[in-house]
Order: sequence, then structure tokens, then C-alpha cells
Amino acid sequence: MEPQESVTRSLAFLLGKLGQTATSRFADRLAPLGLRPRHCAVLELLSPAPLGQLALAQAVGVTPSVVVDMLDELEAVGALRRVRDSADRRRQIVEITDDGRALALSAARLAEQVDAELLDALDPAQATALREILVRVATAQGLPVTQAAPGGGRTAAPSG
Amino acid sequence: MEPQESVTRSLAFLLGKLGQTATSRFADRLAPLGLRPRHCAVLELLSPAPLGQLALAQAVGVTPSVVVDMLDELEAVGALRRVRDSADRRRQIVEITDDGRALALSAARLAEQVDAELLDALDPAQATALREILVRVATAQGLPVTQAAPGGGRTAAPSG
DNA sequence: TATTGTTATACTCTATAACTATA
DNA sequence: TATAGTTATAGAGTATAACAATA
Repeated sequence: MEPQESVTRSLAFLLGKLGQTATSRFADRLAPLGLRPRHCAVLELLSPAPLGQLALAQAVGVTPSVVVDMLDELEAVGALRRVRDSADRRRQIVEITDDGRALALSAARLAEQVDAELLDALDPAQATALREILVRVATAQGLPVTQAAPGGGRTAAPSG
Repeated sequence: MEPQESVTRSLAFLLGKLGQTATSRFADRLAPLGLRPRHCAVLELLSPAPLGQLALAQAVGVTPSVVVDMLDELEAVGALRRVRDSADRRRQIVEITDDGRALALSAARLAEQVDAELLDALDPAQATALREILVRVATAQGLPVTQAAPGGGRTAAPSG
């Protein structure tokens, strides 16, 4: 890559500022649901199968103490359950509820609305390219990204 | 654009999480310089011409009280000067110094290092496409982006 | 002694509101 | 009365460290 010699045109800065905008807008739309953006990743990662809290923390990419708070809030809304592991009583298995799945779906639709706003300046080909590239970068950086939906639509995990 | 029905694959979420990563890494590299990411935009926006603090706040996209802090810190490092406007003594004209220009340049080089890390998973054409698209989105969203560097920007891809 | 989850705490970033000094 | 800048403060988001229960 050639020298840009400009911070405001660097990916580091653009992603940071754009991410701030995107997150803030998403949070606004999510508020009526009683959710915040970070909660959504938890729900989605729990969707295919239950997880312990430490595994969840690693998957979401936050520190365990943050998971405690998020789980408290999501449990209060009825989006998930903490079940004590009978085999190892230190562990809690976190399971998503039907309400949680419904919330995750609503959240995904709201995210699409924000996306549409952000993509306003782009033609469809660029919009598609942008999403593909970002998914690739995010995956390479170890960030939580759920499996691609085959056929471009539904999330079809090996449901449990 | 088709429904994704996934938050973690939405632009809103991807940009947020990626932005967080990018900003944090950039901040780490910037720390030895006594700068943080947001300072860099100030220096760059001041580069072509001095600005008053309110104009600067609007240009950077933060609230005026934040500008005060940033300016205090940048002034302490000798990166800029606040000059009282003799025509309107309420105003302060903010001017970048030679040291400030040098810092801005160093910062841009550090940003490039972070970019290289982030772009690791992409081929050159995708990397170029990503930057162009993000600049376009950021500009459309009213975020601060300086003019393209003359002579020093492109060549890499057979950009369509 | 190590590990799971929790609590307490602190730090960063950003915004709002009240204040000052000019106008 | 309005405006430029400042101060004080509060909120969200994240991280570290100490702690309880269990292994």
C-alpha cells in the first residue's frame, strides 16, 4: 500500500470514526428494545449452542466482568438463562430463550436500517463489496462474525 | 441490498467493532508521541489554515468542551498555539506549529502501520477498494476527511 | 493451588449544562 | 441578550484486581 501521509484518510482513523457513528445510531434504534449493540453479539453467539461465561467472553471479545453485566441485563429482559453446570458447579451454562431469539431477529432488522443509511452514498456493487471486505477483515482479526447465511438470507444454523 | 438477518454481519456492527480495534491499536502506537487518535484530526484540519475553536469543533465532529481539552494537551506538547483574535477578543485562533506538522506526519506513518495490519487478509485491489469506499462513506456522513494527497495516493489497482 | 464467575474500582471518551468574558 | 470559550459533571464502555465458591 502506498503512503497516504494522512491520518484522516487512514483505515485506522476512518474505521474508528465511522464505527463510532454506526454504533451510536444502532444504539439509538436498539434502545426501545432494551438492548445495546454489544448485547446483540451475545445473543447471536448463543444462538447455535449454549456457552459458559468465559467461553462467551472470549467469543465476544470482552473481559469476563463485562459479560457478567451484559448477562444480568439480558437475563432481566428474559432473553437468556444461566443454568448451573451440574458436572462442574463453578460454571454457568448460558442458554438463549425464545424471547432472546426474537430479540436477536428484531435487532438484525434494525441493524439493516442503519446499514441502509450508511450505504446511502454507495452503489449496490460497492455496498456488497464493502460488506464482504469488512467480514473478511473482521474474521481475520478474530472478531465475532456468525456464519454466512447460505443464499444470502436466512440464518440457518444446525438448530438445536 | 438483501436481508442479512444477522447483527454481527451488519455494517453497523462490523464497523463498530472494527473501529474499536483500529482505534485501540492506533492509540497504542501514538502513545509514545504523547498523542491520541482524536488529536490527529485536529492537527490535520489545522494544517491548511488556522481555525477558531468552534469551527474546529464542528470540523472534527466533537462538542466544543472536548476541543478545549484536546487543545490544552496539544498546546502542552507544543503542537499548536492559541492566539487571541484582536478583532473579537472572545475568539482564539488556533494555529499549528512546525512541531505540530512534524507530529502529524509521524502520526500518519503510524496510522499506515496499523492499516497494514488490518489489511493483512486482503489482496491489494481489495485494500484499495476498501479505502476508497470508506472515504466515500465517511465524506457522505459528514466526517472529517482531508483532501486526497496529491501525487501520493494511488496506482495499485486497475480501479474500475 | 487453579479456575469460574463476581464485585469493586478506575480510566477513557464523549456530552450537557452552567459559568466567564467579551460582544 | 447572544456568542466564544471554559469548567464541572455525568454517562456509557471497557479493563484490572481482589474475592467467593468450587474444583
